[in-house]
Amino acid sequence: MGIFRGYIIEELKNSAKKLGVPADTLESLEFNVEPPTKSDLDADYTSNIAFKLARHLKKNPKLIAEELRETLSENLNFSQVQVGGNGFLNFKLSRGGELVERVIKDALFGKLRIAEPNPRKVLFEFVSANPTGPLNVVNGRAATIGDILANVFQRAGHQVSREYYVNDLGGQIEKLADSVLARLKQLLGEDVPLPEGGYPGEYLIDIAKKFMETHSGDLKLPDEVLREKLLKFTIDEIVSWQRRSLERFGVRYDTWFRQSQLTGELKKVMRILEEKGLLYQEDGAIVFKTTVYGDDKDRVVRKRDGTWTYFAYDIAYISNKYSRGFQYLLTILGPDHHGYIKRLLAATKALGYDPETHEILLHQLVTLTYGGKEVRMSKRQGKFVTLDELLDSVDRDVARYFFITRLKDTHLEFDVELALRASMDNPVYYVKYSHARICSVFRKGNLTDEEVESLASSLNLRELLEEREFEVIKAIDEAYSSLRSAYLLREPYYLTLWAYNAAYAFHKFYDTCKIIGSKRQDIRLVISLAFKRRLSDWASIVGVSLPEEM
RNA sequence: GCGCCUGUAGCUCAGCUGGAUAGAGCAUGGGAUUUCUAAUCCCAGGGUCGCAGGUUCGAAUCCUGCCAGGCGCGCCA
Repeated sequence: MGIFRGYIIEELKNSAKKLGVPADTLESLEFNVEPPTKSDLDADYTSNIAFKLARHLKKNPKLIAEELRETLSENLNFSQVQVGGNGFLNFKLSRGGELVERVIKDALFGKLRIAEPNPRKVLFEFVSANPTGPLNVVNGRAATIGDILANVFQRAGHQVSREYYVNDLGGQIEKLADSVLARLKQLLGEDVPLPEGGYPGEYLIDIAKKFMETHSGDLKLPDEVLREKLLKFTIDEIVSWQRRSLERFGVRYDTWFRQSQLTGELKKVMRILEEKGLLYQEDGAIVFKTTVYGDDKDRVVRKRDGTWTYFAYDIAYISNKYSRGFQYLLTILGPDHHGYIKRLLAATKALGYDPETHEILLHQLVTLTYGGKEVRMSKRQGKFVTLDELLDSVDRDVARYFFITRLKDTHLEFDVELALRASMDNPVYYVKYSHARICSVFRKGNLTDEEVESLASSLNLRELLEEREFEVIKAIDEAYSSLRSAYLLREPYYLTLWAYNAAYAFHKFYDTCKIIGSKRQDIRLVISLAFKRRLSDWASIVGVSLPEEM
């Protein structure tokens, strides 16, 4: 929540109590305390509490605001409390005092976190691309969102696990097997065409080559056996590519879970559904009555040919996740899966789990552009931009940052040209530069972080600050609100928004407030260190590095 | 046809649990540098919030209908 905002909220509640508002209505009031949107307003925070109270008290909001203001005017932590507009309460904070000291100390010694009364064991599943080829740019977006949200959840005290689901069974995998076998035969000099609808990508040739080198003894085996061995080799190979790409991108998984591990669980869940009378036969297939739980139509779980559908395995997978002790499941899917949500939740319900503990998030696509011109991606044509190709040209931090500069629900336009420009119009560098500047100041002053830290203990941190110094303090404290928004709305975007605004406050401070050699040197060093530590803490959530110099 | 997402400044987007004169970055024009790194800071111009109704003290925000774009509607995964 942040020290400043939290304090104002408490004070407003106390004031409202004095006006005779019952405690329980106050708890359910849901009023805001936020920075004003009007920039010409002389206030740090503004609250709509009077509007919300107006409904309960049946009184003019402006009158209520006036009454609240009366009770707050003596408070030394506010230099000004005003009623504006039709009833907004506008707060200007004192530029020094106990609250400021608390913010500085919190940034110096504390860690960003969220008060979550109900911490749980949470499983994050994200990316989970088929092991049929390299990861692409959209997978990169999913990876970033999932990884950062997992970090955010950790800050709320949840015990988080990251999992990648490997779909190593099914029709696509059979096609993969046929494709790579054809490539191998071609390499062995046979005139074999690629199968219809197979995977034409050149990367399968590389895999076939590697197989030839490492498994030369197996090449004479009968086709069936050879195909089996080659397929296993291929999947392992592609999964390790994917893992390497993700690690290069700064994303590490706790578990790589294979669909083929679910065969036992599958029988178990089907028995459960059977016992509940949720399965029926149709044209030789087995169908699950998902409509009972709100799906648009019933879904086939076993095909007429006797094989299980992908969905059937997913039911088993859900059961498996819960049975491993996870209390909350978070699954991040691409936009092409939105029709899938209802049936996944139907499965959750049918298995007897609370659908409230299974959250499915969607993110939208990524359009890659180069100087405004769209770069087309098509997996079918074997022509698409891989995550590795992107990382070959674009800095990892820039890529991560770009992926969350938009809400996940909107299409993201990733301009490679802009990302490549290491200049002022690239927001990542703007943020990094603020860190580099602080390091530079400390170097100039021949000071380590620890030395600056010890200055803090001998300094009066309640003294009145100059306006731009105080703006940095306020920005430091606002990190809590951004983390909270990111958590509650499941939107990493708010984290980048904070970083930009905070860096702006710092650059502005730096611009006019000389540090080394100034009369205010010590307090400014401490403010800089507080900012630096808060920014580093932020960077560990977002997963970007901060340079000592640029 | 049905479902999900989107439509706000020239461009990319915030704001959407209803509240003040609708914001930011980029781009454009102007200004600041014997600098703790100017990868910075300051100023300016720029808007029928897709369209039309409705709800109310008040709508970019909620409801309905329409228009436009993206994606999805398999016994594929």
